[in-house]
Amino acid sequence: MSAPVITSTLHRRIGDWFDVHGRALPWRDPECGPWGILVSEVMLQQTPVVRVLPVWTAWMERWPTPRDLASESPAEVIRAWGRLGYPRRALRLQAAAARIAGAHGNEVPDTAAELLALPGVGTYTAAAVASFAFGRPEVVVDTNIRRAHARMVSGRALPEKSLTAAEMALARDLMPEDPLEACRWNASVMELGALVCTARAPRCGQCPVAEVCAWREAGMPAPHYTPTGQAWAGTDRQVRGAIMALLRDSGQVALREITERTTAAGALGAHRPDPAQFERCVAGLVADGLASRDDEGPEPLLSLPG
DNA sequence: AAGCCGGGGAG
DNA sequence: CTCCCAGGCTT
Repeated sequence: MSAPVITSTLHRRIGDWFDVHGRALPWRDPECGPWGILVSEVMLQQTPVVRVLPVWTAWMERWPTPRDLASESPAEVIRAWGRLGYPRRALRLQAAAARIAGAHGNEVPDTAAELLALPGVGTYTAAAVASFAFGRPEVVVDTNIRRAHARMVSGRALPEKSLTAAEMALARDLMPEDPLEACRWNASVMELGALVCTARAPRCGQCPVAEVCAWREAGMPAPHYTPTGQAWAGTDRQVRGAIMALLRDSGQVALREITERTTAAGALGAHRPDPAQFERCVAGLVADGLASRDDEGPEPLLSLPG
């Protein structure tokens, strides 16, 4: 599958490009420890770099070690997560911090297998932290790398809809043998996908491997399928997000006022959820630990947990 | 394998 | 307006 001559060319060209054009992100700073890298990877799950940057900086200043985060109240953690989205990630990160503080002596574990056992850490994040924080030659495959591989090697516009065993095998074949080079390769291809080999309008004029790109060689054929985007307007995700925005802002709201206040805030656009949807979303948020319901007082209240 | 889970900026 | 972003978890 992999021709050694070709892969070494890719390694050299993309690696050299990265040394010049790679962004100086704070979690790439040599002084950023494993904890900062883990925090960044969780925040970056489905969230663009530019939005993570300010939240990560404040987060690390406030909770410089796992134990610091573990001892914080969930309400503060959720507030600090802000508008990054998927706030369950914040709770999982805190749960991971608690396990690190308790079972790992407050030190982020240095193997992919141990990392994978942490809440909120899947295949990608475990490999990324092991590689970027500890120099382990794990096969890192994210959406950027998948797209870059699909184009420059497989000659397709997009990777498969979901990560396949063939993609993982290809990624493994493309890895440099030297561990240090393998880690640099992981970061380089990811950055290439983020800055040059982008989903929408790839900047092939700036690409260090445009001359050997299989996709360009094939005439840049269109995707072999049409991506189906996730619905948003009117979904539970939108309603849940509107309720969480309300809780972050006010800390506590009367259940009776949620409909009016989310609507008034304009968070739902033209959507007018029925009472059943609000009830379902509130119950879901409580079940997820993102909100707590108090039925003790004169009227039911919803608040941030703990 | 498929569905669920936020939010916002770019095109 | 649609699309996409350093995915993970549940069923």
